[in-house]
Amino acid sequence: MQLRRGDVLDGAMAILDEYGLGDLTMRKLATSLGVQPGALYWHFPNKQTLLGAMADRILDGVAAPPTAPTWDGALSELAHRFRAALLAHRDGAELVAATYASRLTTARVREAFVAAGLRARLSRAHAELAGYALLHYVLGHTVDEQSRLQLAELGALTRRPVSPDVSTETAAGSDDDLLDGDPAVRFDFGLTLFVDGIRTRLHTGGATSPGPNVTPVQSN
Amino acid sequence: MQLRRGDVLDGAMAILDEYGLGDLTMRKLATSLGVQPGALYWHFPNKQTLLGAMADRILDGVAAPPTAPTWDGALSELAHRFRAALLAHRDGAELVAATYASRLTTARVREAFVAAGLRARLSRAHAELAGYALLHYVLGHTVDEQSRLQLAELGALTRRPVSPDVSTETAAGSDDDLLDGDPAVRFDFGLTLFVDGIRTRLHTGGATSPGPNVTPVQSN
DNA sequence: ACCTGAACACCGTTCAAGT
DNA sequence: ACCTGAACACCGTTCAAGT
Repeated sequence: MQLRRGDVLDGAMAILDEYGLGDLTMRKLATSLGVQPGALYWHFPNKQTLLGAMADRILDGVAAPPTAPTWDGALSELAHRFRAALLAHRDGAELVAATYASRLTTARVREAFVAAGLRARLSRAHAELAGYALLHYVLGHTVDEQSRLQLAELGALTRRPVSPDVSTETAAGSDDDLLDGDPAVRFDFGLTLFVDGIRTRLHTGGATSPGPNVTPVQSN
Repeated sequence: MQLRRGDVLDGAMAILDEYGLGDLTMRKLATSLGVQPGALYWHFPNKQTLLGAMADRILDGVAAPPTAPTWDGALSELAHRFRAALLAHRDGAELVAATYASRLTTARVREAFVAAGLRARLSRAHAELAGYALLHYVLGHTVDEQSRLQLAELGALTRRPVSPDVSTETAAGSDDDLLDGDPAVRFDFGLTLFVDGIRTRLHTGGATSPGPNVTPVQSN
């Protein structure tokens, strides 16, 4: 039974889900597949490429056409789908963020955002920029959400070993409870700011910096 | 002449600026300081802590009170200061993002955002969430901006070895020119979406989530 | 075509022992 | 108090040679 490229990918995803990105090494992956480390390099030229393929798999389907009838609904649907895909695998957000520079992966997701922006009758240029901004927001939020989640799980097991590498505690302490609140609420709030910002852009006709392409239209 | 904690930090920043985060190893740092690798562990318990200290240094001063007279001016000033600080060092954004989970670093910056939100007369809860969202946006944007910049520099030297780890080219290709446009413009656009979103929030009085909060209002 | 064996050139971290 | 010497337990990647 020969090793196929897909088997390597499956094995890598399994290690990711069970042990996390930090424990995903080529050597451990090889061992789990019952093969020598060098064998992997016949299927993938290097680790970075393998990680890219994993990111692609994680984001598979995220960019499918949204079903929501309104542009803002579509935008929200895509953003939620994106976040859910990242959260569906251990360190999923971190992996996608790390592999993001060599995208192709995220390009399709951004294009889906752009399409929704065009539906709102944003100019192509503005839709591009909005998609870009939205992508960054969702990714940034979710990386943070997931890392807090995993810190919390770790803390729940070992009783307050929080921030083991920091001597002085965060000076804040007062309002942390809010950040410990439902991450979905935090996510939605930021999303709403974006959507409302886009709506404003439509009504004012783009009064601000990025050029004078106007055409005001209501949001339908 | 004994090694001080500050000397280690200085040496680390020097390596970062000259060779990048990937080449910043404890062993190289030790060599550059004329010392054995083990010596570093008297000053810093581990590499992660050292990276955290570097992030703190990079962000030093970013959270200082903004001088702008209006809340939106203050928000914009802080965001620009944040971005500038990240761009001031090679891989600065990546470092801060990587070290972000064990923050304290970014906590102060977020608090500055929150203060500006309060000046806008957002509720404390909303100001917190807005600060949080803004932080993620700026960080996400700047990590991307900086990584593209460095890819471009690399490409300029070696004639089109772009995306060396990817076989099929990105399907897009059509509108890439926009993303190659002035990053400052892209940054400002996303920022404007946020600020306009906050303004909307003020005028509607906080009817949350993507509900039916329409009330078209012109922007100040 | 696909994999093994074995090496190369590294890592971060620890810790007895020195001064 | 601060550092050396030397090791431990790893990495990703390469490549002749096997089948």
